[in-house]
Amino acid sequence: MEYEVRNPKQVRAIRKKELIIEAGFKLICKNGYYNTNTAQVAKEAGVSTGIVYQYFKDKYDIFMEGLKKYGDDIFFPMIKIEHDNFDISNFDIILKEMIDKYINNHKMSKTAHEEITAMIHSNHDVAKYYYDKELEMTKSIHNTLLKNNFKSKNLSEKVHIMIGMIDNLCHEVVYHQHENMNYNVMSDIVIKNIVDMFKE
Amino acid sequence: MEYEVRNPKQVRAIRKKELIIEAGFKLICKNGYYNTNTAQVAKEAGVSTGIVYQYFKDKYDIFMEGLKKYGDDIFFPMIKIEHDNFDISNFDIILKEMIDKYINNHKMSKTAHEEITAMIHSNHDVAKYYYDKELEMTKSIHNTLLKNNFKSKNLSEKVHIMIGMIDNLCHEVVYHQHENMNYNVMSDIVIKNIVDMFKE
Amino acid sequence: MEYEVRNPKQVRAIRKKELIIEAGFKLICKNGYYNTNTAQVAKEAGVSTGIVYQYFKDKYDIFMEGLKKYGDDIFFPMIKIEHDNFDISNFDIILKEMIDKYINNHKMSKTAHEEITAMIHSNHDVAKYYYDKELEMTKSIHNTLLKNNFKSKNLSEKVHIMIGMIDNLCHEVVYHQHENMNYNVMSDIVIKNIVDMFKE
Amino acid sequence: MEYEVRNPKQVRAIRKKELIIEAGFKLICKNGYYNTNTAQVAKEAGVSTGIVYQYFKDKYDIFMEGLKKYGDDIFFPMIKIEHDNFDISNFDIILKEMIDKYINNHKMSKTAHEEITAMIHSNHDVAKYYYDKELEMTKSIHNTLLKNNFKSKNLSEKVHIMIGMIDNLCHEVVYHQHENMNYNVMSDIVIKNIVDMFKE
DNA sequence: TATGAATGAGTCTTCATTCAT
DNA sequence: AATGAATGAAGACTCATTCAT
Repeated sequence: MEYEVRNPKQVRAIRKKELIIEAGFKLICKNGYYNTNTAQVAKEAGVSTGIVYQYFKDKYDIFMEGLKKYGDDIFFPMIKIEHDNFDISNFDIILKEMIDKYINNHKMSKTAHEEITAMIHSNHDVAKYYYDKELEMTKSIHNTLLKNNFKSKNLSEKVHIMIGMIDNLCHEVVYHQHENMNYNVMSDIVIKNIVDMFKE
Repeated sequence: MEYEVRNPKQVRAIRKKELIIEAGFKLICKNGYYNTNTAQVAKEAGVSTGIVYQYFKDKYDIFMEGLKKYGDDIFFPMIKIEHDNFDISNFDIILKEMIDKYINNHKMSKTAHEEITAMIHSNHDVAKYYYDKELEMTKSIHNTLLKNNFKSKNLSEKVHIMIGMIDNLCHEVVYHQHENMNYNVMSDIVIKNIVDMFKE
Repeated sequence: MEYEVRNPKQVRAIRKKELIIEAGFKLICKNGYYNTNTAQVAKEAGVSTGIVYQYFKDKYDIFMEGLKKYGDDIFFPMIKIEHDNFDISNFDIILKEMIDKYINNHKMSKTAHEEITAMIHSNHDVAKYYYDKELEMTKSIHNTLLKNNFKSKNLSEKVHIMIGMIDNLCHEVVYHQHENMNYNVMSDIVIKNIVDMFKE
Repeated sequence: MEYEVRNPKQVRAIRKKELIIEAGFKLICKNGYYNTNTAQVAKEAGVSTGIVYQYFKDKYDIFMEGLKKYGDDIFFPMIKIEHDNFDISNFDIILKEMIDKYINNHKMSKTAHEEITAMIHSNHDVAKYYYDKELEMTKSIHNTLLKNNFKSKNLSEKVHIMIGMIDNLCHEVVYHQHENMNYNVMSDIVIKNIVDMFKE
């Protein structure tokens, strides 16, 4: 209570900033960066166009803040998974779980994934953000595996490969229902592949 | 409005159309679609802005024609590789070759790869183009493997997974020299992984 | 694209919108629709080009709003004339009055009349606007005549013919000083003609 | 024969010029001056764009030549009517004939009438052409009436008024099927009106 | 004469950003 | 802090006219 009373303006301001980030990021994820203009963002956020520039340097800044805030949830839901007490013998179950979670996540924000991926490939900052996160995730998984007594050589590299495979798989499942392609089979193969890789 | 997009018959005209595609595609690949304007394209091609619209419906059309013309070479150099007389025992050599070729290719058109990949993820037509081509390549490789007596089950799925892995690997090598990551090792792992997959 | 045409609430904004309509309509009436560009309109109104598109969908919209605002005064000044206590015996005096008013009006906005008439004949919306107004005027005059005990048959048709005759006459007087043509005489003939028509 | 042999080029050239006039005038009459471009005209005429400027100063010139060539048929079909042996007693029959012919004519080239009328009101040259022709027709009719022993005073003025009335009537009939308006009645009134006018 | 490719000024329109209130 | 009106540079696209062949 006292908290809010003490600095009501700032609290409201923070809330407003959040509102703009949310609105801006949402619209950009939905329609793309170049198909979203600041007027729309302001309207969606329920604020004036002018105020936007009191909180953000420019349109780009809004997106980047949104990315920092929501990017993890969209792209790296696994990063928060903490698994203990597993070993190579039940690793396939863990993987299945990860994949399901990841696919679900993709499905919930189809266009967001695509639009941001587009920016990863066309904008240096976004790319850097993404690859740093990916590295972080790689390390985190690496450590988890170590903690769980994975002894395989070249763990880093393998984790990297693993992430890529899961990524590809999920993208396939969510976006390209190629007829003639059995995704359950594909998933099984990928999992087996990964498990085998870590057995070496 | 009523002007038809011309289908040039004269040699000079054809050459000019090529010039524009070349210039436009090059600039877009270098700087991105939204950072390239028609004036720049015209200038780069050494023509007037007006002529551009006699050969192309709009800026987008230039890009799409460029994609159709150069896309294969950039994204699917492997599509043209014809390999015979190999079997599972020397498949690793073939793979190494493919990977090297692919990496080289990536290196030669770093930004092109990235900008087009960006569009794959944000534009429906480009996505369609890409995935159709990918499917075509999958089938082609599939057939090659059949011809060379690969008996593995679920070949389609495996080929798909293989392509994804190679793609990831090459992208990694070309764009993200993550320190602490040994790409030779990574490459070896990927190759072994693929070979093992087809042995099943 | 997503910008909505603003409906200005603030007084200043309303004034500015009026300014633009006024400037745009004036220029178009003076030089013609196709010989007027938005930059000129903005300049004449003393605003930037951008603001024009916050108040109007496009150039055409400016003209149409101008037409709605000023059209009546230019084309249908008679619409507001309310005459009582006349009958067929002094109808000629009323007619003379109408004609004079109409001619004066024409003279005050010569080019406006012409440019708008041009658009009536080449643009569907403008035509519709004009003919609807004309019909409205026809009905209004019809009613006035009824109220003043005109018993002539086929009143509607006669009113229509009357309006046409007055229109022609005025146009003649204002635009085509044909030598050898006595406009006073012409006016007298027209008036007599009309009066006789209603006597039947 | 010798005719053509002697100067084949010129004959062909004349034919080509006619082709362009025909095509240009037709398109402009159909779609409007500003909605017709020279490329369309050339295509419609089956010639190259370049050649157009060998025969015509500019686009405007094409239209004006078309107007001179076809304008009469469209706007002044009556001008060619030669009537003898009529007098005030059977003048109504003549008028009916004229009106029918005029209406038919209007109907055959609805858009042409409108588009050209638009230009009459927005272009000085076209206006001049039209009013000169109108005057000529007035005089011609005037003379015809004199020849047929019409003794009415102020003949010129009356003829002018008459033409205007017929014009209005026909325009009404062709373009504005106002419900609630009986055009046969209207026509009868107009004819009676005119006849009465000349009786004075 | 004829072609049709080429020009480039001109037009409408958008929108990130700033400013007056 | 907040509003939303205002700016103006920039971009896509058109088309009458000219030019190289």
